[in-house]
Amino acid sequence: MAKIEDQWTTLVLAVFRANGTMMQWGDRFAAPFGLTSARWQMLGALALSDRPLSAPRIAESMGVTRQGAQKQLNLLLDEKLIQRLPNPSNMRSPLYELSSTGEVRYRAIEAAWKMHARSLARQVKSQEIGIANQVLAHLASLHHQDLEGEDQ
Amino acid sequence: MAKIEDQWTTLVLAVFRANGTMMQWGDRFAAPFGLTSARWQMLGALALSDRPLSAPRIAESMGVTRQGAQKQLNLLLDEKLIQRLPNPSNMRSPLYELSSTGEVRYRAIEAAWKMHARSLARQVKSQEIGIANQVLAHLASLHHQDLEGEDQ
DNA sequence: TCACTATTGACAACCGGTTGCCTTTATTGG
DNA sequence: CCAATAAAGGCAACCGGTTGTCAATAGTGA
Repeated sequence: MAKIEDQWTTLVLAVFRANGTMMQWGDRFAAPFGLTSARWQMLGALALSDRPLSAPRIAESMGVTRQGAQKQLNLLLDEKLIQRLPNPSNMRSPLYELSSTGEVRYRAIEAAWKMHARSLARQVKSQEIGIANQVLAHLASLHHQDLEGEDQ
Repeated sequence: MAKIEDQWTTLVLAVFRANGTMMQWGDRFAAPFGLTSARWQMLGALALSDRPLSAPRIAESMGVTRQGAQKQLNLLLDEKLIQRLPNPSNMRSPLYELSSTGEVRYRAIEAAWKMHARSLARQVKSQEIGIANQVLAHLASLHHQDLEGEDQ
């Protein structure tokens, strides 16, 4: 890997490829639980929050658009995996939380994932994952800044 | 970051987020060149190959499905950025290469990207990018194996 | 040679995300 | 208090990818 800028090119392509692979893998992993990658991720966002969230808040925390998050939320509602709560501070914008079915479902897939993650952990040094995390966060934040400046 | 398996969870989420950010950023970056992230990437695959490739080969090299690659190829053909060549070894499956317009277009965006990448290079240690690349490649390859075993 | 299988392209449906537009409700400043 | 603005939901169109199916061509092994 001669030129430094080529390393970045490689990194971006690696991100694209890893994303594709993980989505595909995630869909298969989640299928036995009646979930897809996207729904799993959305349940995770709700499960990890300490309190119910409104759709725009969830979108923000996941780094997707309001409409994108809403789409999944509506689907998860249809499947009774999440439920609405009245929002005391905004009548029009309900809060969302896992239903009891959703909690059971999420805990099951979470347990399975943790087992898998532990087996991954044996194959790559913890320190290196940490560095990869830092670099990716840096990559996203550098380019996210660019976007903020332009839009709206 | 206490548990080792949580690091992997973070990494996967970081990949998803970086992917979203980079696609969005790439679309804006490529727009002045009359390209999108996807078309840019596809032109790149052709430009970097030492010889014309058939659609299934391109798909393979990019890690997407045959149909997905074909879709973009057909669009790039419509825009006259690439051209077909008869494939001596398979009558039904033409080879694709950049047209002269496509070459000019690609060289222009490539030059702009390299400038950007050099400015990124000043912000993260080369060694760390290398580690991130390794980890991501490892992540993708571990899960890609899983997929291979199952499908077809 | 000829049947069987693999490869390929075309087409359509779907998935998850985006953008854009419109309407409704909250919020805020004068 | 009320007008202007911001926040939120709903809807539709699109983008880039997937899967699945079909028909046609290549490649193959008996």
